[in-house]
Amino acid sequence: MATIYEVSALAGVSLATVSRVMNGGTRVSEKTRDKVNKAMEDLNYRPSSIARSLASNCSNSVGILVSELHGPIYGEMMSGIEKQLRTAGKHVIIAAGHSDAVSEKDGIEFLIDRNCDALILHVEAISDEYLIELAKSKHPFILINRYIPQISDNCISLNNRRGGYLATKALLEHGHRDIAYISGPLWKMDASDRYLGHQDALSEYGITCNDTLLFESNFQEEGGNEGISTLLDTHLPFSAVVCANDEMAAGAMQAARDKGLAVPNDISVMGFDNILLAQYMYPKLSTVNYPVKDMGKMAASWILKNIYQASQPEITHVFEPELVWRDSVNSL
Amino acid sequence: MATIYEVSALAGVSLATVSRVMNGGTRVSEKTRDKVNKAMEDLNYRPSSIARSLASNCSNSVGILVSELHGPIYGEMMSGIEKQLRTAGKHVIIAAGHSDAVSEKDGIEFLIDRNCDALILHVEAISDEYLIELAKSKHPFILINRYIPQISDNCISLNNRRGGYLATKALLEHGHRDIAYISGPLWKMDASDRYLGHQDALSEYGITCNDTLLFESNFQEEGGNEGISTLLDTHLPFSAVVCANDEMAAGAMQAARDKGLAVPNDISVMGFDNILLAQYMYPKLSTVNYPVKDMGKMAASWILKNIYQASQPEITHVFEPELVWRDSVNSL
DNA sequence: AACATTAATGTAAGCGCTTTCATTTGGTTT
DNA sequence: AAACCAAATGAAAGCGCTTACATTAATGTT
Repeated sequence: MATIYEVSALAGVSLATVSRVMNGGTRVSEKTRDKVNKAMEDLNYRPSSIARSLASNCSNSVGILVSELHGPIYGEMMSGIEKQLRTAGKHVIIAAGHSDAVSEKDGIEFLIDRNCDALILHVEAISDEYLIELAKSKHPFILINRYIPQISDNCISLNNRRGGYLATKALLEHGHRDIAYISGPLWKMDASDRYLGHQDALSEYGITCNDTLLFESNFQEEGGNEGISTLLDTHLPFSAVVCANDEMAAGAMQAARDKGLAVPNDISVMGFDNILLAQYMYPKLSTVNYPVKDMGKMAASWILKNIYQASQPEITHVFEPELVWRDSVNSL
Repeated sequence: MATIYEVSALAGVSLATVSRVMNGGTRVSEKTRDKVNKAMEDLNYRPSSIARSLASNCSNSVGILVSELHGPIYGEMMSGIEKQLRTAGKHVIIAAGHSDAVSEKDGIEFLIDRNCDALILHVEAISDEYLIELAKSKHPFILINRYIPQISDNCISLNNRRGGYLATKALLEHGHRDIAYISGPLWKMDASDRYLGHQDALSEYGITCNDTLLFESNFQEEGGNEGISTLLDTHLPFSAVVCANDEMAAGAMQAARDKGLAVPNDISVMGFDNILLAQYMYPKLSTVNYPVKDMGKMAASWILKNIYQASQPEITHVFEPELVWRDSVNSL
């Protein structure tokens, strides 16, 4: 592998000059620039990103921490981020936090130790305090899908509460009054916010929210499955169930059918997230759109703008959800 | 950020000694080791991975190139890889190749330039020749979901042909004789292998494979959707359709229903991959299991073993698919 | 034509580690 | 106690770049 020395020798110029033409090439005459470029090509020279990072104290890499590497949401998120960053010549280092505080801290340290210039964090278990503290350090980061008032500039989030509201409101508008709710783990902000929105809608219709119709679950298919079974076993009446994400909705639908209930005739199901498969479920799932890919892109833009001084369009910090009406809900 | 100098000063030893205790600590007396460790803690010292890489010519990072960062298959794959590698203290740099030759080459160069110690490649568009050539260079890599005889040691693949065989055979065993096939892009190895397997099964039953019942599509829901519509429009009779992956199967089911056909009564559907959602579709999808997460782990093991000299269990190069029987196929 | 400016290029000192080789230390052997 | 040897430690030269500063060349001013 050729080094900058060989290039400088072949081109008959100094190291500094070679370095200059590599980086934007200000203050270099046309003639020398050409000589150097020629030498680079002849030697098939590739600068060492490592040496570069060491000397410049900038690694051109951004660390991403997501809860999991699989799953429809994180996939879209990473996809959006990578696309944006790669175009700008930055690269991503990815780690998983597994929704566990220790593991998330590990992940953050891991990424910091890797000299990432900035971090994009999707963390759920780590405390606000820790993050507020981290914001004071010299390691820039942006939080995705989380809102902490004290560091709101570092947050890109979905208005989950409004999303929850929209979901339940749609049900109410279609005549449903007894509405069960299958939630994600309520210690997770997004889960609890969505549930708050649900309550907002109910109270708007003068319905006192009944916690007996709440099932707290795990955001996975299996959880939705369990949720329906448990709720049905209570023998409390309900004509619809809103699930805090589409995967649980899939599980719920299945469980309902296994119990001999038709969706949406016997029971309506509302999801949340609008993952790709929502439109391929049967019946097609009514849900709330979570523009996660766009949010990923936005996080990347924030980094590009604030860390790498690239010019970027206006940063949106709070995204608004939208109702997506399909076939899994009927009118009473 | 404290450097190794400060540690060495505080501990009253030389740089070399500090370096030694950092790396395994051979040839260091108990006493000095303790002194050094103490100094490190006091200073909250974190070695610079960049400087380390530059000096040692080893970055402790492995590059991963997948076609997309989203989607059920790649997610599981990355998940398996990351888990294994992270445990070993290595980190992953991820890029997307988008099933496009240029983009894939870009990605590979990108990762190489980033000084990855090794690469895990899921590439579809790049030619065998390029990869065979690459294998001669000093950049080690492992290919996942691809088999090239000349460099079989660098390959971890699924026996796709056998998978295709199993899928169609199951249909045949249940009395189906007119079987349509919705394929992925046939220029992709896995797609064509699966189709070959399909033909194997048919000929085993003395059926001449009818290309009129083949629809070549894109491995996505929408493609399955289109596939069924087109196939139905031919008015050729068929009682079952095998889809080259589960996502197309989801699309196919939907399209069939939209056309007023019941699954599996009017038409049986067989998938491939066994993604998580297959069991939550309605009806639950019969499919062929593709142990992609295990394969990801295996790829990581290969790297750990061959590049980092870690001891690892035996490497499996070819994985065998298995039929998963569920509700989307009926017996004739 | 002498001097002041500005642009182009070069010099050399790091960046924070690893690693070879030389030196010192302490323990054994005779 | 002299001689020897292995183990522990240190000195110093890189790794391949960037960058502040110094130097030289080119251009403009009066």
